Order: sequence, then structure tokens, then C-alpha cells
Amino acid sequence: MSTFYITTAIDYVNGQPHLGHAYEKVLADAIARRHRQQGHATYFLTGTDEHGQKIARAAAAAGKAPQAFVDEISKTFVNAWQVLDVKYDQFFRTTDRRHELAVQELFRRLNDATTPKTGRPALYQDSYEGLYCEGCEGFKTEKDLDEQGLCPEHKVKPKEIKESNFFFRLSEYDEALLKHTEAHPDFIQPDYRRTEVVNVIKSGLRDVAVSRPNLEWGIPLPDEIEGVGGHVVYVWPDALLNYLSALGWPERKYSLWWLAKQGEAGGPGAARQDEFQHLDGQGRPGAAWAGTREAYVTNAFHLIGKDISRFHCALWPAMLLAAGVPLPRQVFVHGFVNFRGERLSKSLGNVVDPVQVAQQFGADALRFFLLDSIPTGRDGEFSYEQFVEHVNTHLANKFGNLASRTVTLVHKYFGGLSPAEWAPEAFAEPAAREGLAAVIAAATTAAVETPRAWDELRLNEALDAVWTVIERANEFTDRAKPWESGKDPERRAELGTTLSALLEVLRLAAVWTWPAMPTRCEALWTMLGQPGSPADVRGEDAMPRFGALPPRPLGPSQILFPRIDLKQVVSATS
RNA sequence: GCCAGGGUAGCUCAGUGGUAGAGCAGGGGACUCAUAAGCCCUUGGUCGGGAGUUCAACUCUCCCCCCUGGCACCA
Repeated sequence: MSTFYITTAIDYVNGQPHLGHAYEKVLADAIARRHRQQGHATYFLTGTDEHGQKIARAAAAAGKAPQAFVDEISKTFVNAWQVLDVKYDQFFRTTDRRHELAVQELFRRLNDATTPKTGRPALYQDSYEGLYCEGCEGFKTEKDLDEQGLCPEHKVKPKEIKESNFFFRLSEYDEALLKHTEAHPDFIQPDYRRTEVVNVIKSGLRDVAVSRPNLEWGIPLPDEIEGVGGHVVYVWPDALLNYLSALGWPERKYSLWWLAKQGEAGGPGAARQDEFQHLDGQGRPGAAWAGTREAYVTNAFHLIGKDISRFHCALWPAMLLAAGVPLPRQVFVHGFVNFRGERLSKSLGNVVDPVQVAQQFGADALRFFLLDSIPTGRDGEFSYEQFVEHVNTHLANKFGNLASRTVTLVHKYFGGLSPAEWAPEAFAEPAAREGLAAVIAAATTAAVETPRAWDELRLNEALDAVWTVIERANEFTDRAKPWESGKDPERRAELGTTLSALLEVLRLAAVWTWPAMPTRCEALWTMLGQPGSPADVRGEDAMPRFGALPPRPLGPSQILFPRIDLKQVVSATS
């Protein structure tokens, strides 16, 4: 059995969750559910990023202690993911005490490490003199500013600061990173994102400041590091490490999820040995380890937005190399969800409240829209018009309606017991016979294409393949006309075959789309009288079995996906 | 300026040499099991512009224009 460790970016708690946050979590949840459905041991991590000057200021402005403030905002994220049926295994917060200890251990390791290129210390102290925008929590150069010398994003004049910082010598990890991306072409996906990152690395990486002096709301550097006077960890090392600290790193138990697939050569047992054999007696990495050997690749999968790809594809693996931790298997970069052509930002963030949409129209409707209408990895577009049209067409009219009409007919003509008849040759009409053949052909194709598309993270194509089957099934229904054959006792075999085929299409659709729409697919499962849950259907049971299913009493016909009236949306959002 | 990807029906997009496709939207029709859904038929495009290769180009080559993303630079 293989294992799968999936993470999302952790969200900065400086505002309410918006549709962009929701998209990433829904995408991760669907991928995680797909793995669980296949029987893989799966661990899904998400959470919130809670340190920083900006948070401290926002808390002060709200008249609250920072911890109380982040507790409150963090809860809104937890609540949002609950509403959206995002079923994570852990919701991690960077204010967790375990995280603080882990970050400090990371700094001890960085402090001991040397770069693969020149053997110089990976961590060094230097003074920085320049401009700093408090809004961005970032350092600025003159060229980053607009004509008036203001930060273009926050429209404020950056402060001139002079301070001593610790720097991570990222500039000397370029060769190691390029070597790794070359040896592991899947490390950064989609391909064009890898190309971008490789270009960034080739054009030269700059060392990054990893600490700030005299800040309150952050993790203090460990005492052992000399010359530390009130330094706290700065942004990225703090945020990125959550992927490890949430698993218990630096304790060994982290390897359960971070390291290899069970049962594979070099699986967890071997991997653990392999990873720790370079440690000295104090559990520190050997200084020369980083970059000197083939980096061990783990089974960790990071899902992130395109805005933070360089931190995950360059800084993060470089820090792991320095700390002597095996690298994640893949970073998958997804796009943004635009609203009427504009990026969702803080100012636009309130335009679409994912929680409100999910509560009003169903989490599965929103999940389906995001996963089906956005080609995975690319940017997408949300508008209420598109949402309503897409959901009505695909879910209400095609999928839901097929379920309603089929189950109703089974109740009407077979007393609610799914028919066992299977006689494809019984159809007098060639059109009906061909229609059935088209249904079976589409299902056979989808049985191959849907799992492949799920595996390759083309979720929209996985769903499209299922909808092809649903469309063939609706066509077949109109050709076979079960409402006519139902009135003629001599056409009983034909009627039974028709409904049996349609029920099988619905069963397959419930299984194949469950990771995207768990709640509604489970409702359909009940309607079909199937035992258990589509969550657990895999292998042969997830393949087409036309004419080979035992009769079962069906549940009552119900409306799975109500049609949405655009007017409702308008009144709800105005 | 450099790198990558695009510009095909009102909208979103598929289509790597042989007389232009899908879905949605629009129009018409037959039916009625069903969520007035579904089904059948249908309007609609000088395939960004120009030149070239070829018997033949949306598809190959060159030039230009525009868009998106990334990087760099100037102010």
C-alpha cells in the first residue's frame, strides 16, 4: 500500500478566507479523497500562517492580543473548510508550540551547515541598510517603488532601516537545485512552471534574510546561535517549515508520512536509516552532506499558488538540503481564480464569499464548478452567471435529472427493485441498440481515461470523461423510450435492460466523481440502493459491469442538484 | 529586452497538410419518464495580419501586431 502526504499553502490570517483560498483547498481535498478512495494511506495537511508584524499591528488596531486575534481569524478558515467539506487530517497553525521548537531546530541545523558550492556557512550575519515596507513586510529597492517613492501596493513610503540580519546563502544552492530538477522532471509541475523556475535559478539567486531583530510577534532564534539579540524568524523559514513540523519533525515520527512509499525498495524502514546515518552524535546533520549526494525523494506533495512558486521550488528545497532533510516529491503550482477578469485580491476578496455560496447552493456545486470549469493548473474565471449556467447544465439538467428519471422509472415499473434483465439484443429499434452500444463504449473509455486523468492531475478532464457517459445515457434514454416499453408487457426484457444500463452509468458516475462531490455522490449511492459508500469503491468494483449487478431495492428518487435561479443569486449578493 | 504560452463561431475552448469542430448561448421541432430538465434538427467563423514552401496550410517556415504569465532593465 502506498502512502501520500499532501499539503496546501497555509493562509495568512490577515483577512477572511476568499474564493482563491477555497479553490486551493478544494483541489487538495479532491486529490486527497481520490487517493483515499484508491486505498492509499493519505495524510492531508492545511492550516494558517500567523506570525508577522502585520498581524501584530492588526491585532493592536483591533485592541486584541496577537494570539487572541489569530485564534479568531484562524477559526474562520477552519469553519470555511468545514462548510466546503474539505476533510483534512490536521489543521496546523504556526503559533503551535511544536512549530516553534521545530523552527529553532531548523536554525540550529542551518547554522551548522555549509553550502555545497563553496563550503561556506549556509547561515551568516550581515547588516542590511535600505528600505522596508511594513505593508508588504518586505525589503524594497528604489526600483520597486512608484514615481512618488511609495510602495506600489500599499501606497505608503517605505521606512529606511539599518539592521543586522541573518541571511541564508541561497545563492550557492543554484547548482544543487538545477541538478535536482533535472534528475526529477516532475519536481515542479506543470511543465511550464518548471521552466520558469529553472530560468529564475539560472539567472542567479540572491541570499535571503531569514531573521529580523526587535520584532515581537514571531519565533525567537535559538539561544545557541551567537550574536542573537532578540532576533525572530522572518516569514518564509517560519511558514515553510509547517510541512515538516506538523508531522513532528525533527522527531523521527515525521518520516512516517514524509518519507517513501511503503513496500517500495528503500521504503520507510530503509529511508529512515538512510536519512539519519549522516547525523552526528547530537542528531545534527553532517556539515558536508548537503548537495553532495543524490537528494532522496520523498512522497510529499505540495499544492501551492503561482505567486509563491519560487519560495517552494527554490528556497524550500535549498533549506531542506542544508538541513539534511530529503526533498518532497512534487510541488504542483495551480493558477488563480479571477472574478470578471480581475484577480481576487483583498479589495476584491469580498465579492465572492465561498462560504456563502456553498451554504446557499451546496458545497458540491461550488466544488464541481471550481474543479470542472478550471483546467487544473491554469487560471480560472468565476462569475455568478458562469457558476449558475455551469451548475444547472452539468449537475441539475444532465447528471441529477438522469438520476431522477431513471430511479423514478425503476420505482414505477419494477417496484423499486433494480432490474436483473440484460438483453441488449432485445431492442427492436436500431437507434436504441446503437444508443446502448454508445453508452457502453463511453463507459469503457471513461474507465481508462478518468483514473488516468485523476492520476495526472487533470481533474477537469477526468470529470469531462464522466460527463460524456452521462450525455450518452441521456441520449440512449430518449431512444429506448422506457416509458413506452414499460407499458408493453412483451417488452419487459428491453425495459429492464434499459434501466439496468442507466443504473450502472449512475453507479459509475457516483464512484468516479465522488472525490469532487462527496456529499451528493453519497446521496446518489443511497438512492441507487448500493451498499457502503462510493468512498470505498475501487479496483474491479470501480469498473463497468453492465448486466452483471445483482438486484437491489432502490431508495426514493430525489433531486440531487436543484436548479439555481440567477435571480436568487442576485438577491443574495446585492 | 529575454523566456514560455496563446490569438479558431456571441462566450469557453479542441483541432500539427487534404473541402472548419465541441460545449454553452441563439432559432425551430417531436415527445413527456424526469429538476419546463432531456432528445432531434439548425443559424453562426475571410481559423490575429502579411509573405513563403506545397498539388493542397488553421496545421510547416519567415516577418509583423495583440494578449497572458515569468524574468530582467529604465524612470
